[in-house]
Amino acid sequence: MDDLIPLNQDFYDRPTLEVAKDLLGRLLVRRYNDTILTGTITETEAYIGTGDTACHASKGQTPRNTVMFGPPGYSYVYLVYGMHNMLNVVTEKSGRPCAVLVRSIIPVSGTGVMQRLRGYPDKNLTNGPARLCRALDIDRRLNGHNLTVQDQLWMTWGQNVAPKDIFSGPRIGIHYASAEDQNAAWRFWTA
DNA sequence: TCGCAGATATTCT
DNA sequence: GAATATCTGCGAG
Repeated sequence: MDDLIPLNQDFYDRPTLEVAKDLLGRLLVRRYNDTILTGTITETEAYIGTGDTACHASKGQTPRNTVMFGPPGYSYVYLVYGMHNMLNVVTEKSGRPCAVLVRSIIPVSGTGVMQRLRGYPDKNLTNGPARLCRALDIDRRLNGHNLTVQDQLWMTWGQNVAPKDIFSGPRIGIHYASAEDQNAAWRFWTA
């Protein structure tokens, strides 16, 4: 585990769109009991501040989204549709409620444990924001977790992705947002 | 392929 | 008290 050095706070303390793109290819690391589960991040979405009507913080600070208003490098985990956990990482300085949603990863190690947690063989194991949370046993207990230390959950360097391999498009599942925000190409993925 | 039910924390009125 | 949600799995066609 010595080579799984966490990305430091400076990584997250940058413009959200920049962090969203830079997270592609990074390794998501989860300590599950004595097992280390890892996966390469392949898809992210940026949620940027109170001016973004798709962002939970657009209506101001609430108990749920408080962690987004805090310092960068922390996790924002919440429940939607009564059953699905979502994993986000907080970006930018305190007072700026920005985050990057991790939508999809490719399993690297601990695949067997992920399959057991998912309850399915290996089809669509971690290619969806709620699916990867279930495969990695991520729920609201990890809300506000410090991602810059080797504790329960963190990110490490992984590999760089060439700019030509990064694609972008509109975000998913935000029909409640303004038309302008729905069209913003703030989702990023790599093949 | 497509449409919808599902289960509940959180927010709004 | 009512409405809504950064989705997924399943069953019908």
